[in-house]
Amino acid sequence: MDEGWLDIAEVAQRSGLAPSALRFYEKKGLIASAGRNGLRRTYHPDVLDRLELITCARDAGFSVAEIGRFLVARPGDPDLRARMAARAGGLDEQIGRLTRLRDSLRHAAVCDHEPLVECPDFKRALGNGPSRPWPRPQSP
Amino acid sequence: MDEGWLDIAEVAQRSGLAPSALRFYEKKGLIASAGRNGLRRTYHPDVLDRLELITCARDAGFSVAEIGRFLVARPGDPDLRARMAARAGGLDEQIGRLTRLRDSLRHAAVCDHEPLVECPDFKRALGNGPSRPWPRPQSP
DNA sequence: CTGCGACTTGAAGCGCGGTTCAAGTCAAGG
DNA sequence: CCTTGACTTGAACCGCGCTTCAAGTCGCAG
Repeated sequence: MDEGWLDIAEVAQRSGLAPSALRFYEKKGLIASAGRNGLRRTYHPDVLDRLELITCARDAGFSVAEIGRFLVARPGDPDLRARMAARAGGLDEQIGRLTRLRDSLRHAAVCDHEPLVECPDFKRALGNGPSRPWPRPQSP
Repeated sequence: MDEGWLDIAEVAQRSGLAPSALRFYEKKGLIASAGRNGLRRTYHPDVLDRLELITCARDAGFSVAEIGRFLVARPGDPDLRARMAARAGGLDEQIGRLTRLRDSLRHAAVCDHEPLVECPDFKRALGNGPSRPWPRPQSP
């Protein structure tokens, strides 16, 4: 009847994730299958958006467990909100560092300094961030 | 005589890394101790800069092995240069995604939508990037 | 000389994020 | 009905990035 459902192979292909990863995320509560056709998982197309979000967050360094917590977030959870805000701040710093690293790397790719890592331009680009030696996030 | 050398504990403290991590990096060729005082490693202060670079690259998602390759880079290695340039491009995309994620997260921290992840503002912020569904880097 | 304690080593262990495997189940096609 | 083959499961396994451990070695204070 309804042709709107996706099976796991299709979700895998469209999301770029392995089927095993999808089952893994399901077990961890990050996604849910809409139902079953026999034994087979059946997905609502919206799961693709969710997977995109998940992948994005993973790339940003969030753990699967933490993403799980965010995904069930409801407005009345001040703790979670605080953590989100903190994370946003952390992302800000990370973006800054990545930007500097990118610039250094771009330079390195065309620089002729002997050991590349000793190039002053390269080092300067890395060093010009927050003057403190970084508040390392460590384990959340 | 020379007071310029640091011992492992001092490097650990100043860099924010565990001594075990420093030995690990040394084993992997990312850093070198300047010499020994008896059995004990003795570090040149420059190692701190290098560690900062290493930490930065790690945060950016580079593997220890890859950082090792970059650290011994010499100008006459076109393959490596190409990889560096490619990585710089990858970082660019990552920076974009992180920026969007940060904005979404900031919004989420003050948004009143019922399941927070369903907030249209939140989703819009995430979705407005490159229209393609992302070229996933996979394993380098 | 005798602790003491901070270092040394290699090997083993751990948590994370999946992947792979063996064995089983189901739906559809012939 | 019987095969095929894509799915299902739980459990085992993997690579990475360290950390921890056991056992040993050194420098220095007393």
